[in-house]
Amino acid sequence: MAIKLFDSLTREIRELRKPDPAHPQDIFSFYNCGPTVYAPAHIGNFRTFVINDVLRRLLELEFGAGKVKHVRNLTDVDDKTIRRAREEGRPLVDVTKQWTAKFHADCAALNCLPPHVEPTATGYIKEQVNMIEVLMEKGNAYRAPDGSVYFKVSSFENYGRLSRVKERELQPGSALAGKVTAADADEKEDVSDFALWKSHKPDDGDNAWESPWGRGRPGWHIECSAMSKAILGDTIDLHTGGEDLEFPHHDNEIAQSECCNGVTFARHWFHSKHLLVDGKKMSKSLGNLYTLDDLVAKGFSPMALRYALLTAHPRKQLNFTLDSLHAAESALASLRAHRASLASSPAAHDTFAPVITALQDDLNIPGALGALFTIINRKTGEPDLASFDRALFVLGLDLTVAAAPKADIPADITALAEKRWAAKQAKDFAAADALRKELAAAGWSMLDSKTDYKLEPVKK
RNA sequence: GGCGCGGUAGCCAAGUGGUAAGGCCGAGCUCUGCAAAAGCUCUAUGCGCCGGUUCAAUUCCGGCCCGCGCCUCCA
Repeated sequence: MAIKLFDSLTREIRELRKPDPAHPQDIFSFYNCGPTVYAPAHIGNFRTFVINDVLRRLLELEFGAGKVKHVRNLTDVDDKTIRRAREEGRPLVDVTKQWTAKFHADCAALNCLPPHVEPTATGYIKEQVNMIEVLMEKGNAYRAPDGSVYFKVSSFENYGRLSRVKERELQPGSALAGKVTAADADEKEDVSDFALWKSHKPDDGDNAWESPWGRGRPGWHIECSAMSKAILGDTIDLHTGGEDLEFPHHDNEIAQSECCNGVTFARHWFHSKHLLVDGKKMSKSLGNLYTLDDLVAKGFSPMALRYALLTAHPRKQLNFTLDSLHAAESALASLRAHRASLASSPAAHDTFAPVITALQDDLNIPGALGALFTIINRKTGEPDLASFDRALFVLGLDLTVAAAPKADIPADITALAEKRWAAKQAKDFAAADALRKELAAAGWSMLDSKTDYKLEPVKK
């Protein structure tokens, strides 16, 4: 079976290239644009990373674990990281290290596999400079009077193919019209040109590197071109990211890389759609921007967030609500119960194969979840723990982690619970019920079993 | 203004030219002092509206209405 995936460039569903078995060194190269590390990532960022994690798991299942190379970069120098460091009066590396660690912790909580290589922009300055030098030599770039270097968009005939930029000329009514004026445009020959190298400005502080064009720092787009080339080669099999990166980031990458290397940059492009919260784009002003920690503080488990992020097709906007997390917790509980019922089953046929089949068909994750529950409900096929686990692994749903992080139970709550348990053992049910109500009023529910009980906070 | 996406049950969400997966919620039942869990059952003559093509359309075509995203450094 081949993996079929929508290609943002050709706008059709195409098969992904398979590594050639005749060449053992041939691997599938997969580059996923990563986060800028200056603040905690929000759940919209994680939608993209969770989707890419499922894709990576599927690729490894299909091609073999050693046949896929997954690269995801960290942008650790740009306007935002520098501004944050300046505001906090800290060295840039302190800020980026802090938020890199947080990003890794969140990814782990969401059960995302670490990429095989996670390069940073500051770790590849030399490669970026080299690339810019080639672009200068070839006439695709020029140095502005202030020492910045710009890519000359008019030098690349195919510029903007990914986003069809030629079909969207700047119109008077465009949101853009007012923006392309002052600061950025004055040094450029053309407003469409973009920075490859930014000359040092006072606000940059110590964050500058030497280059043939003077001290400065790389532009944003060049890092992905340079790191992708250095780690995966001139042509990669798959390049992914969020839909917002299609333009200008990925169109700029294509321009830089193809002008520099003279070959196709990426064989396949895939962009996931954004997440909305309560039907609107997330924004601080609307108060609907969530981080993982925000949701954990409300009593939800990271795995429930992962599940919720997977409930819509990657190429459709996902409307995230707190309700969807409740639904996710319930669905996960049901999967856990099912897994327990399979615990002793022998490995049989690949009962859950339809789950994988759905994923192979343009990464239809909701379809895969539907197939999963359909198989469970119909009890067709033999119980097959190995197959069930394989399906859950590809989706990255780890059922072994606790449903919700254990909350600290206050001593007075424990005392109430003990009292009720004693009353129940003494068959004083009136007292037991009264105590249950007291606990509920305090925000705790008591779950009895034959021999024991558990306390859980009532979900908000 | 340009480019693009979507409107399927209370909520979320797949899907197909031949008659609507699945999850959540809800209801009933079994079990259980109660509650929860677990199990079983039920829950869209209908897929934004209007036309068209067709033996047959939610699925194709056209128009309209509504919502959303992107449009220079935001996944």
